[in-house]
Amino acid sequence: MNHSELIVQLPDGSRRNYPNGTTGVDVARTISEGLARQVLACEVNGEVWDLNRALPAESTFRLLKWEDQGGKSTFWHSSAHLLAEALESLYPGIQLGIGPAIEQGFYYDIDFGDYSFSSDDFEVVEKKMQSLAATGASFERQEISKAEAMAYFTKKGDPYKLELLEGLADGQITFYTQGQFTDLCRGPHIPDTSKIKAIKLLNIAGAYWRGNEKNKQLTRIYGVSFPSAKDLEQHLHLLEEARKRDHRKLGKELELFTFSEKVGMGLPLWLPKGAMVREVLEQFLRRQQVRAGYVQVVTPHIGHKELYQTSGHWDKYGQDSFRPILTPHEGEEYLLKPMNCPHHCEIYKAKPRSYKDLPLRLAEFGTVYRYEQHGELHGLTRVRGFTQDDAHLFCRDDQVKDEFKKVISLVLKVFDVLGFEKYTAQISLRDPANRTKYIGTDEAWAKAEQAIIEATAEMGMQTVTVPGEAAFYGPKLDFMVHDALGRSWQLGTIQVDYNLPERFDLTYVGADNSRYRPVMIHRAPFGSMERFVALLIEHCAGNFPLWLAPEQVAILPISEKFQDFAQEIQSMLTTADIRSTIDQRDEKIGRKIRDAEVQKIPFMLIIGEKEVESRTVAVRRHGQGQGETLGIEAFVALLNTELDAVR
RNA sequence: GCCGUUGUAGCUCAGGGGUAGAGCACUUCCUUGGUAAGGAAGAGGUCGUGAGUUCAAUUCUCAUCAACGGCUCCA
Repeated sequence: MNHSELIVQLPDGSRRNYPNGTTGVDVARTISEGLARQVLACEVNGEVWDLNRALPAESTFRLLKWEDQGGKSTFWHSSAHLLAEALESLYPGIQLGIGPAIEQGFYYDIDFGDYSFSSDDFEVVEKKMQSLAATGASFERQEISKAEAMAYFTKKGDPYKLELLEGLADGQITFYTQGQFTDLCRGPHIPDTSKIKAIKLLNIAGAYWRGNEKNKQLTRIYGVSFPSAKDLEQHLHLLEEARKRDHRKLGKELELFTFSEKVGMGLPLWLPKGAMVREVLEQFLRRQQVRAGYVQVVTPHIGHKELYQTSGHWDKYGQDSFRPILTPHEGEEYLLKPMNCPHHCEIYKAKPRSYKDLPLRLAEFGTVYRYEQHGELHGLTRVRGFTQDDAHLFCRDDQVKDEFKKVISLVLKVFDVLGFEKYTAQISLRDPANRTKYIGTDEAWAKAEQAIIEATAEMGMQTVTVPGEAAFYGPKLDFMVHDALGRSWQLGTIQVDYNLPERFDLTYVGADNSRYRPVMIHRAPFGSMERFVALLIEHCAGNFPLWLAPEQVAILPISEKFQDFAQEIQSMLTTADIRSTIDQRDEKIGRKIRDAEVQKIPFMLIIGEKEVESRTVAVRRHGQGQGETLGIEAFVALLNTELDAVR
């Protein structure tokens, strides 16, 4: 190889030689001018680079456009710098925190000092950003020594940047400058600001500096930007569509659940239709669990404080729980149960257990109450009273992995039937830097973590591992799902626990007649009925599949003359375990159909003179317009075919 | 808990220092209508709650409660 040349390998495998000093955009230009105009960044040996940075001697190379995740995030990161530049020119003296790209846009954390920045200020900032973008200032990368960097921000008076600098090693510090604005930044950035054509600031929030609530709270400004106004329009349209799926909105419209200030915040009231959905889900899971060898138990809503002292929950969460309930005369302390497991441990202890009894799988739809900070409450996804589809599997050491795998299968089955195709399986481990947060021995933790890692590997699952997310008594496998607005929630969870059996002194008698300690697996495929229903509503946009729909069939007589036949049909449907309502209102058929459509009822049966005469029903499926006319038996058979799939 | 926004009829929302309005829903009447909103009349609110300023507060101030967007937390 000539010393004045460098080699890049393109994604198609071809290798090209270029003169030294060639940049990413130069490479793009040799492919096509149009491409060079579109491209936002490049990937060099797996790292995202600036387009105007000289390439290394040898690299695998890929151009990143808007369609590439790396391109988008570079674009948004640069937009964050543009936001900072605009803010600095409009509000001199502000101090800057950090400003990264996020999944759907970017933000910048700002210390505005005494000024209270509000969304009223968005317009002027957006305008400023647009005019700055139009200047087409290029993003200039500059490697700088730590001392120089410190001097710069000391002079500028930005304590946050100085704090960030302290954590960085000399020799790895870079500045980026566009126009009048210079920021400490690792990069990369798009070539220049002119590519940012459409900008929208979305909302504003408080955010603790470095995510620590002991630190000062900065003002976080969220925004999105796009290479064209059309893209922005489309994005805003999608956001609008997502808001229509919001379970809080649909819950109200479809009369599924409500809240009452008088009952208390975070305490959902299930209306008849919502309760029906929940009920059907419970029946479904119960059936699955019976097949999988679970037995059902029932435990009370309160338990003696000592129970939770034994389990460790009182020490860990006692201060952040509802206060104990006192008996009137004796002053004994009872807690609203925040967990079912201690109760289930006592059921285990109700009699001596043999190794032949294990695994023992105790299941309960157990309602628990937890004090959640009021700023945390959120529709049905974060509440203070909720029902877990809980079960605790007590098993021998040698059964743990197998049981764990069976639970995974159950969870996957549930997700499959309910259509949750997109989920993340997250292995939540102990935070090695903060062991005081947890109870139990290192050996127990190691065994538990090992069991989860092996079980998921043997199932061939794609997982992500997140240290620090474990429960205080054990590691977990969590199934995370996104809501309509892109927020991630935990649904199913499976946890291996060597600690509670120890604390409750659970034992079983082995084949050798000596005593052994069982292992517990906590698991909840739905997680909580509340959260699961919430995500389910958003997932299907309120269009429940037939088996879950609270009202499966709307019987719509064309006039009151056909009431009798309507009732006859309804009683036949009821006999066949199909849920139906008759719209008896003094309204025209068009109106009845519209209302049934809006209520997202899967089937409508229109009955008039023709149907009465031939003893048939005119079937109309939700969202599909006029359908065929069937005999009643044929209609019931049609429904049953569909319902059998989940029976 | 923290930062910001919001709070008017069952729902969605308009209004604004002189004690309130629309559409939908609801009730009654007319209409008996064939595949996404038939017509008319009526009823419904101490403008989240408490205090302050004012001759006068739903409107302005403060506090408080709740909801919303985030942050922190999440057994």
